[in-house]
Amino acid sequence: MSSAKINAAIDNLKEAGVRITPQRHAILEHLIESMSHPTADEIYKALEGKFPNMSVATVYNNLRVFKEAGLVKELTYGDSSSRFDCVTTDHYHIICDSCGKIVDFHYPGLDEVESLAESVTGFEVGRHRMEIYGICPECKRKH
Amino acid sequence: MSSAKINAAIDNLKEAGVRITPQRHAILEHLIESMSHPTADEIYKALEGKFPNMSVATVYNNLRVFKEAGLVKELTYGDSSSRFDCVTTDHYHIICDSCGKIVDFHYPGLDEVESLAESVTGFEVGRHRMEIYGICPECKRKH
DNA sequence: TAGACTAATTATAACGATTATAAAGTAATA
DNA sequence: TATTACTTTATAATCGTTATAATTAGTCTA
Repeated sequence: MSSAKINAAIDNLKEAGVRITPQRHAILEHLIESMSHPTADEIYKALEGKFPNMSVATVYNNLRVFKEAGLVKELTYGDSSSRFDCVTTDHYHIICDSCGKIVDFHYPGLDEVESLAESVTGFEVGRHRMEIYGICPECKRKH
Repeated sequence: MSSAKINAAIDNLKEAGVRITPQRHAILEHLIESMSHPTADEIYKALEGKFPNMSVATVYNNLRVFKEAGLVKELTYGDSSSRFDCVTTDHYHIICDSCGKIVDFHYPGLDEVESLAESVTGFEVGRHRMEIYGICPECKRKH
């Protein structure tokens, strides 16, 4: 049930002292239930039925709020706009070069790479990012 | 000697049927010799002494030409502008969260991750990207 | 509950990176 | 030399995102 996730996220925000406005609730709900990795504009469009007067700025503002609360991650790829991903469990993304679809997959982590980089460069390592690019099954079939 | 690298790159372009204009030569030279990962605008500014009339569009156009020839890679991070990296040997980047510095480091490759992702998702995997983020030694000292 | 304070939303303008366009210049080829 | 294709330039347009100011809504305290 995704409503449990939503409630957990909301509790999380409340504890951080963030007010739960109708807009925030809707954005969060959309992020959790859509199971996709929408752009700010996609969220804006998806909610304009419910909130005809909502401003794009509200979407961006609140995505930032969620990011700061650690609930949402911003995915930045080359072109065009950022996509936003609900942080649930650790996972990586594989992205279709042809249609842009993003699919989650799990992998034990790359601690080894991090520690090698740390010793070679002298950096204090905080995190890493990794994505894989390829062609998804649907696009392969269409080819 | 970096002039050897430049010549190799130029031969590469010529074979691909790309004309070597003074601007292209200068952009390529700057990319190879600067040893950094400049933005389009940094390249533009670095060359405005030599080419007072060069247009930003020229920089962007030629970076695209170099990319298509496989000589240059575009690095896209979250905010602000893309950075451009001469493709020499395979390497990854570690990026300082505090000052933005980018340092190269080598790692044997992540074939294992690619093949796991392939089998789990059904994608035909083409490539991956990975970066590590942390604090560089200089910024640690300043702290 | 009224009044005061704070935070959130809206509407709009501004910004910055990148791309498109059209005109002018340059090189290559016949 | 004439023709053609390619490059560069200058400029305007586009698009995602952020800043601003005004309005609205929530929260708190007396």
